[in-house]
Amino acid sequence: MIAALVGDPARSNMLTALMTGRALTASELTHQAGVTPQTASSHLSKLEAGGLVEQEKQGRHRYYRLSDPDVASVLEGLEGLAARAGHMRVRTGPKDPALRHARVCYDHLAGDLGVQMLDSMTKQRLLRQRKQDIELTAEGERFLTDALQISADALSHPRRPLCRACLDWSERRHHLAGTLGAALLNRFTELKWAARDATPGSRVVNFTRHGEKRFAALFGERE
Amino acid sequence: MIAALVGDPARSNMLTALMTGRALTASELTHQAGVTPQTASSHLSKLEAGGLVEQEKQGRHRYYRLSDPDVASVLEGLEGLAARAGHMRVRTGPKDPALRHARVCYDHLAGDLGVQMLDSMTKQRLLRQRKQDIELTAEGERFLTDALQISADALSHPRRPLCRACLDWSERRHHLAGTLGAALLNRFTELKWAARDATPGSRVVNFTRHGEKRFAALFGERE
DNA sequence: CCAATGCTTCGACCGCGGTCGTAGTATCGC
DNA sequence: GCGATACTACGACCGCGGTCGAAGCATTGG
Repeated sequence: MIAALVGDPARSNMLTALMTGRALTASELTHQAGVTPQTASSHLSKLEAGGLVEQEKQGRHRYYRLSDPDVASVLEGLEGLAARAGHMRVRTGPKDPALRHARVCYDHLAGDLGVQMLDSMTKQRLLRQRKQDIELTAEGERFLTDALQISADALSHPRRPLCRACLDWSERRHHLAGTLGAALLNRFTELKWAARDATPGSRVVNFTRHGEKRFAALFGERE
Repeated sequence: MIAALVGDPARSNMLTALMTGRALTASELTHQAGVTPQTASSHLSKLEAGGLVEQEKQGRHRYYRLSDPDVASVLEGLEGLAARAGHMRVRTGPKDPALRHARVCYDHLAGDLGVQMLDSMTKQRLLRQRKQDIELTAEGERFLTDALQISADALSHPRRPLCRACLDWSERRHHLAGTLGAALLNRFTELKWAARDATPGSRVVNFTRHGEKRFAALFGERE
């Protein structure tokens, strides 16, 4: 009984929060639902069992997203029906300052620019992205050598993949992790395009004006 | 919370039964839901309050239908989601013999031919049908006089409307009632196009071969 | 290695809502 | 008018499922 899953207020709140298309952690969904973590966990496993959401482990976090655009459209339809009957719902706003723009995620670039980079590389066919797995194309290897003097051979690691899709905290979309992701951020700092913020616990990455320009030249949005 | 309405098994069964687009009586929906009439009545009023179904009184029956094609499509979508998760549902079959073809409803024609007649008359702009209300057009008045020697003036009645939409039991769509509906059936019998079945309690109306042909000439399906 | 964080599992509580029995209203057939 | 049928209204029961506390497991960071 799928509708019963959506029918519960707590679960409905969670699903509504996920309607943005972003992935949210269990904690955030807990907050959205206004219940304790135990209760939220129960709800989330039910939603997952019902095929409405999917889970992605990320360290000690668990990110949830709607498992399908179709799910979103059905939920949209239900909200439409509710609208005529006189009900309504609210939306939650955004969050933080400008570390959404660029920051480190472990050792690689995250934030707006991180997501933008992965998107651009995929669009330029430097990477081939199949669901969770990402692989470097021959074209991509050439690009790395020519534009950034990065040798793909040197990036092989016994226990760590070359490329990996990593869920972005602020954008709630994937950015590039793995040894390649780390190498890219490292190269950016070497080239003085960017540097980690000086303040102690900060994850912010500050791009220089020159760096931002060069980055845009390689990974900027094209139409 | 619309989804909660759909979430209950009894209500879900009712809604599924209504997915055919036909209107069903409270009793039939009761049977579909597998609960007592009291329970079913409660469910139906909730569904109506939620704007999912509409009610139409018909003598001592109450016919329910989905209030909107949109409702049907949302339900369809929910069933689609359920299908992937491994669930499924069944369908109920048709019902009776050939009195679905033509029978009396009080004093007017019902069944397949009754519905067909109203459809055809509306399509020919002899009637103007606005939701529940039906009115005879000038063109319709002419048609009645010319083709069937029926004078619309003679049909006015102090307490009964000339035209009325009546919900068809077998087709679950409207057919034509009111003094006009009665006059038409009466004229058909006068013309020996049709006659009520001889067997005592029967509601069947038997059309002669000739009558069926003439009827089709006036109200047959055109593309 | 230890403490902290993020999340899940288990178990118990409890209230909402579905259920039905009884009773009441409306309509039809006679 | 009468009884029968179709349905609704009220009230009480009770079980399912949402809820949270306590405890457990996994991961991170030091």
